[in-house]
Amino acid sequence: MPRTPEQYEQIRKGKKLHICETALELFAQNGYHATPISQIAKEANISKGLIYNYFESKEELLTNIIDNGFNELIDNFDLNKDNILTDEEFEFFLHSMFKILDSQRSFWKLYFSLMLQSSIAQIIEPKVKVWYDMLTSVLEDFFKRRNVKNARTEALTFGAMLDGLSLDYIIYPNMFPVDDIINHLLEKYNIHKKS
Amino acid sequence: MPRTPEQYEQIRKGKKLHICETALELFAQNGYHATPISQIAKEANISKGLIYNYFESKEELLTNIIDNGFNELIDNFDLNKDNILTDEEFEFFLHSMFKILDSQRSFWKLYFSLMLQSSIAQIIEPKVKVWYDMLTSVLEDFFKRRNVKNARTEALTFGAMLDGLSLDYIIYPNMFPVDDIINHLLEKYNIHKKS
Amino acid sequence: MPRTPEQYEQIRKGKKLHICETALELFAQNGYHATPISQIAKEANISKGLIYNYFESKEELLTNIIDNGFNELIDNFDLNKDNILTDEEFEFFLHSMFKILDSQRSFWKLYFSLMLQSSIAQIIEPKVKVWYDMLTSVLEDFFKRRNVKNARTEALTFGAMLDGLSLDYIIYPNMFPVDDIINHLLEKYNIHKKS
Amino acid sequence: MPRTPEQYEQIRKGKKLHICETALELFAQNGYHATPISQIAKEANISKGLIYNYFESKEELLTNIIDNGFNELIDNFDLNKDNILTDEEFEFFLHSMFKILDSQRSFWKLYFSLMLQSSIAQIIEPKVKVWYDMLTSVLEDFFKRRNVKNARTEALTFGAMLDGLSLDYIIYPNMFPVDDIINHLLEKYNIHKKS
DNA sequence: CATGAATGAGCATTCATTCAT
DNA sequence: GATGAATGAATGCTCATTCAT
Repeated sequence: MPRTPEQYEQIRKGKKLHICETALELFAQNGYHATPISQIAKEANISKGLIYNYFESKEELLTNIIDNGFNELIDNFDLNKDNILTDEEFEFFLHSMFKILDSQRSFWKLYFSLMLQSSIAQIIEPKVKVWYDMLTSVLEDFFKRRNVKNARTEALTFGAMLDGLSLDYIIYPNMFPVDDIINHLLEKYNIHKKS
Repeated sequence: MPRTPEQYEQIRKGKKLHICETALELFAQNGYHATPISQIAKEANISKGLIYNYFESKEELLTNIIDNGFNELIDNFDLNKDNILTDEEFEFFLHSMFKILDSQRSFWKLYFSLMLQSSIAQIIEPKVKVWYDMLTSVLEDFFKRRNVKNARTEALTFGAMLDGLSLDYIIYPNMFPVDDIINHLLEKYNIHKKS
Repeated sequence: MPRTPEQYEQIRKGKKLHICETALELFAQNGYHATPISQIAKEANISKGLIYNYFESKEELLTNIIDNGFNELIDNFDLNKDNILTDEEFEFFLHSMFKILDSQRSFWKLYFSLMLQSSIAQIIEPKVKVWYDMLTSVLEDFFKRRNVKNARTEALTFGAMLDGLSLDYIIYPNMFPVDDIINHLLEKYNIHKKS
Repeated sequence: MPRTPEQYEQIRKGKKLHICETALELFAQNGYHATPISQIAKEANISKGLIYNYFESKEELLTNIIDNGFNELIDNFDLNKDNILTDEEFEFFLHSMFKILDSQRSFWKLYFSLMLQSSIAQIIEPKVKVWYDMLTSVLEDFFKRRNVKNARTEALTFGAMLDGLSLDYIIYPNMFPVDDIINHLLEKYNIHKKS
């Protein structure tokens, strides 16, 4: 009994995802250039050739991974859609961030390492811009509403700090007291804990 | 008659530096793994073979570059030797940091990208540790003297922010209002400008 | 639909053998170090890269060849399994030896040349030892049974002579009257011809 | 006070010999192709360039070494010039052979390994031929005078045995009871010991 | 005579990609 | 869809040789 076209589609999707996940882990661990297709195939328990059945090239595989990562980010990073950050949401926002870093640690490791290579950075540039602009505007707006003077500079500084926290948390996850730091930030910015 | 040993030493030193500088630019721009030795040679206007007259391997070239970078950092990042940060020095410290990022932009780009690849991170680990420990202890001490509670957490947060600022400044140097940010930080931490 | 594993296995076996045979000829003719992989590939009408699909390295290719050679030797050099040499078998033994030298000329040329390079000799040492010990013990036993005094020394001398004959026969096959020499040896050692 | 032309010549000769000796050791140990000029220079405590002051190429260095070796051989292997081997001289001949193998071990190791590479064998062919012809004719003559029938075959066999003994002695000098073997040969060929 | 910096062809090896099955 | 044999361009590295000093 042959499968229906839908079933085939399902299988394709599942397999494609599996390849992406495997590749992401390896790219994140060893770097994009240092990871051969053959290793991805071996780790994913499929043949080298099959990867080219799903992706045109190694680079297309990479962009697919990046796309997936950003999509997942957008899905999970729900700012209430109106993109306005209330005080309660600010706390949630911070927790969210570290939770996403946890669940997407490999993605973010890869993301940072790609951003540092001009030759590749352009590949992911568009996706990054969307995210970056949204984040800074949300933060700037947040600080404005709190009457912080130089809200723009504060937003930039705060954004940079988030970058730094992310980076440190990704590289040294175990040396990083996440909860202490979140509380510290809430206090620093005079935000009263919800819970 | 052959050149004197001193002359040879001079030639070697100059050429070695030239190779390091060229390689650093390329490693920073495209990444260590994505930069072939042949490209370094071409850019430096020398033959491939000559590089191996100065370095045992591509990896040794890399570690040499890292060593140079950290040595230059230590030389320029003078904290008054006592490693105690006064208020005046704090301002100087921030300016120092951005000045060094400016003069060593490629080095820091390379540094961050290496830190993100487990397979390479260990190569530079020892050098990094020395620097990292010094920095956090100086900062922790600074905050303690200012009676900040949770000086340790504050130091971690502040350190992360410096990381983030550095990263953003390295990736998007032109979108980054350095002076505004420095002033913002000085105000934020209640430090009165010297000048 | 892909080939069955058996078909792949068949292809691999055949190709692997073909590479070994080609490489053996070239190694024997020009020496291991003087034979580039590229030449082997060209001679075997395959690409350089393919060789590395079958062998991890040039050295592994060499050891494979050596293993094959010794296995073939053991297979063909049947001493009646009891390892006792009767007079009839002695004659057969000599004929055997030259026949094997004929069919494995390249192998033995390679064997001798490897034995003369300390840096490589160790690679083949284990295989050699097995063969060498078997040969000397069989010969010593043979001479003992014939009441030759100093059977050990006689075995050593005789073994050396076989080495010398082999070497000369390999280097100058056409200048070497094999049958005359065999007869001469049989007479010398008082062995009555079977036929 | 400048040196006289003769003194310069003397220095040149000495240095040339020193290079040859160093190269011979290395060629013998690791093989001609596996020994880089740079290693010879380092071992001889001179610069790479200097070697090309004395020899046109690596190959010319090799032929020089071979020539030296054969010349030394001819010098030391005194057969009383008439090239006739008496019984007394036969014993001396055997001792001589092993003594020369001892003093020229590296040379003979190199010699055998070169003989096994067609591409190089031709370089040394002429020298070898002279020696080989002399040896076989002396031996054939010796056996003829002793009324050995098939003196030619006996000479070939004996020559092969000498080759084999030499080879074994060179490769495994310590496992080889030279004196026992010489005595054994003398007895075997019915030659009464002088001493 | 002597040095060692410099070259460039060549080597072993890797790897993205193709393709017959 | 799935396999892995096969390719060939590219990579890191070596080494005989040249040459300015």
